[in-house]
Amino acid sequence: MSLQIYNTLSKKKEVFTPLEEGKVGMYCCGITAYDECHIGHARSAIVFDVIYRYLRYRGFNVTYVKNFTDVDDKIIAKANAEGKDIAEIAERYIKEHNEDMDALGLIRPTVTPRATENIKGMIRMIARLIEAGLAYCVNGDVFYSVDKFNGYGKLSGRTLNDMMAGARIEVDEKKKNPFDFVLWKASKKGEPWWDSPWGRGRPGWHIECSVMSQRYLGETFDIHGGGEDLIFPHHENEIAQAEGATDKPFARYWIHNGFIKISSEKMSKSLGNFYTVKDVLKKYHPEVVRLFILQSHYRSVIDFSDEALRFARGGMERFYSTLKNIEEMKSRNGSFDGLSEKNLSGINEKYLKRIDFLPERFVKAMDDDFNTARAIGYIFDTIRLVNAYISDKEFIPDAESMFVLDSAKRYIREVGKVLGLFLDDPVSYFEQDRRREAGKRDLDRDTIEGLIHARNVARQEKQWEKADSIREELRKKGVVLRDSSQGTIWSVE
RNA sequence: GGCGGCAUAGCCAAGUGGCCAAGGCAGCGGUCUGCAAAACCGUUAUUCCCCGGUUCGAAUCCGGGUGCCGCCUCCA
Repeated sequence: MSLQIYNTLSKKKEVFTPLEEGKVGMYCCGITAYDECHIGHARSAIVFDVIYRYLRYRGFNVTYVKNFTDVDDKIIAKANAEGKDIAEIAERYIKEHNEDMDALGLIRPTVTPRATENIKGMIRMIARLIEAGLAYCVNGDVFYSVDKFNGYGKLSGRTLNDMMAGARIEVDEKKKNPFDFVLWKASKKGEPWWDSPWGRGRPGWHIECSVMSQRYLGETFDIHGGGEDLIFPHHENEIAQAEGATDKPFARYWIHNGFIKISSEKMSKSLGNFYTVKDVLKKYHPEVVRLFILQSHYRSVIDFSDEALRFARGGMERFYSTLKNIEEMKSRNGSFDGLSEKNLSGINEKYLKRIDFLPERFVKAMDDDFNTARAIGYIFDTIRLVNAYISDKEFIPDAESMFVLDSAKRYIREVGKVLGLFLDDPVSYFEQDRRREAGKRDLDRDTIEGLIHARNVARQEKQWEKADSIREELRKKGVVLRDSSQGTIWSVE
């Protein structure tokens, strides 16, 4: 079995072979720190977090680099508007970003370099590009000469001629070709600047990623990723810069995640239809967001809505209630020390044999271009199997069956960890869920629990009508009850 | 105008040449339950946007059409 990755560069799935055995270098374009993270950033971050986790699960030693763009037009604009320094603005949004990503349960990348810490490296690369005849300086601005680099367009699958045909880019008199892009910008009044051989200025956007990725991962490295919108021009330009400067291949596998749409429309600031990570996390558990995202393939476009998240929440409930059930049965039914798969009998053996397939099937799905949707389908299969086992007439809660349930739990947790799912304690999961949902509907916990108590008193006295009317009253508020031998549990629909 | 993607049940969504087209949600019938809920069992696409073609065989490959979307400007 081998991992296959869809490579944007070849437009095909390819067997993944790292440059150096057992090691992977991966770079992802991070954020420009000028505003809060939205759900689109979350998708990209979660997708690459899962890729990172999976590569590690498969035994690779991964160096994961994700940058912060901390000098840019939008940051400057915001800094000027607020009368603050760009560093202060960048710092604020980097902090916000880290809070959001931590809340979403992302593993921090190995290195998170910032553009302003790498100005020297950028100047060196630009100088090399000028030497190589691939860039030119006009009045303090330096441009990359796209028609001097003959692989230009190879990532996005277009040629300069194609692009000329419908070009609707503004013509800059200083550029030799309208697609030439800026490597170094002469700074205007009120803008931050650094000294360079071409005068005071600041870097263009694309150069930082070529420089920082190579700094930490080498001139040629394994994986480069980002949102699909970055394919052109950003990643195309990164290739032109890096390969132009070193004459060596740049990233070997290019991975791009699909976009999030809102009601079938592109999510964008200008349409005003975006959701911030913070807003979404107020309403849903972070793993619900993850499940929603990972239930579709990472390259497909997904439609974000409250309804979609509610469906994901329903799925999450199924996972956690089975996990909770397992924990409860185990705590009531003692230990299973000394047991192994070999000394099981009857249905215990039969079910465990089928539950055993999970890790293997999981790897098979994930090896196929990180097919998290299929992998999650397999976890659902396992959940159903566990529930069927517990409901089986022959099921006896003894040491053998506890061993089976514990194995099931371990498998689910093992593969869940790779997806960043099921990491919470089930009791805590439901507690948080109740709190969030009750908050949304403005329900008071004490009132609910008081009514549940009154109903249980009525039930003990077999006053079924009274008990049912209380339940109906709660139901109207969206509260659903579940009676069991352990007591009554409530949740919000 | 150029380049690219997608179209699978009521909804979401896997599947890229061959067992009954995964899985989730919703629905229906049943088991369980005082009644429910949850869970379990059964059931829900003779068919994968349309029309041709290749093949013993296609949702899957090829050609044409229709519809939706993205990129070509900052964008995850």
